[in-house]
Amino acid sequence: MLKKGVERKEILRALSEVFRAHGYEGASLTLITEATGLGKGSLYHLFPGGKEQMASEVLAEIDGWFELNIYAPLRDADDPARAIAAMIAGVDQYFHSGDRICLVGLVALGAARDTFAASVDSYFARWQTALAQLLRRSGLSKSQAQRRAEDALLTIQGALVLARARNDAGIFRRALSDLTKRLLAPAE
Amino acid sequence: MLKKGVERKEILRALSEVFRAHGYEGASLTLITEATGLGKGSLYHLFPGGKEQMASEVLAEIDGWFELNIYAPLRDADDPARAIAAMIAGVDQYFHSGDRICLVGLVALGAARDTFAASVDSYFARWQTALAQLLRRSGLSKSQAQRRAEDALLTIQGALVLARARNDAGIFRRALSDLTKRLLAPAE
DNA sequence: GACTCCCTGTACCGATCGGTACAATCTTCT
DNA sequence: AGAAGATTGTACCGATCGGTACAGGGAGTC
Repeated sequence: MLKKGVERKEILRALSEVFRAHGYEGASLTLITEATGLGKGSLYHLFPGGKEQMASEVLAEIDGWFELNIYAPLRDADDPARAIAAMIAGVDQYFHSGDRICLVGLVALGAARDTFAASVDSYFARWQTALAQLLRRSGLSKSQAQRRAEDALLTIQGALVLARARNDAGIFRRALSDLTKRLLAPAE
Repeated sequence: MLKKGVERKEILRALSEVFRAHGYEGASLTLITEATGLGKGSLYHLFPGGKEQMASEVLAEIDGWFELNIYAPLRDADDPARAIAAMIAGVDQYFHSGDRICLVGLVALGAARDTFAASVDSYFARWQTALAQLLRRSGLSKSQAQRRAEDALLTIQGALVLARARNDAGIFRRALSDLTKRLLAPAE
């Protein structure tokens, strides 16, 4: 009861897995009650805004994780090579080496995209900016840094899609490995 | 009435747009009747297998398009540079320069993935094989060709996701342009 | 022990889900 | 014209959807 914050985090984690597995519209209240172990009463007490609030809080939670573990380190880094390696390691960990899907990408593809457009855009925009600024510090031009950061995000998303489609997590690991090299390559 | 084949193709095109816009589970029969202009009676007469048959025929239709316009030209090509340019042009056209989503990728991410796993896997597998064999003929080693083809598919998927997420079709065009260069680059 | 107040399980809501049944209609062929 | 078959709209099915109402349980406080 005192551990309210903790509990809510755990609930959000369960919610994120349901949304990941079934998408926003596919995650029915039944599935949600099963995954969280909470009845409808509790669910709507905790999230008066219903499914939409649940999803939006899950997205915020994800955003927070990336802010803390990916974007901020990227911004504060001195050594580009180390920072990039750390980012890749973080990404690999978060996505369970390709076994886990990107919920933000999934939402972006679905019909619920418009509802969460702002969160989705901000997630990628801040990532790209943080990475581009790091690359710029490593000697790339502004446009090259932008472009290369864009390439990094898109590679990660594509690798997740393809790994899932072909049921081969190796695709994700290879893509991350290649991406590391590409990000560290000297300016063209 | 004689134009049965044609009509069915038009219906499948309408169906594909609904599935693209709402995903497999999100495409309700109501949406489908609206998009196709067909009542339930006609729909279930044409597709006794229901939604699953509709989706599976749509996937087959997509597969057929790629087989004809992408895979086969790739297999038959003599000039790798021209073949790759043609593939990129075909992809750009098919995805409306990033405004259209890849239904196969969308299905792969959703809960319906398992139902259509074979179609999804075959779509990507045959594409990768056709492209890798072309790259091999252009002088790359077997593993390099495989890897580069994988990179191409994943780049296209990632570009579609990111373009949609950020509502910026430019991402897709830039990715295709970069990809062309990367595919044509000499062996590393 | 009584009083709060937060929390939760359950019953229920109207709407919609995918799918079926079937009579009416429309073509086609003779 | 009339029989036969293909095609269609409509009413309907049980199940499930997201969401609400609310009575009762549980933990603190006095």
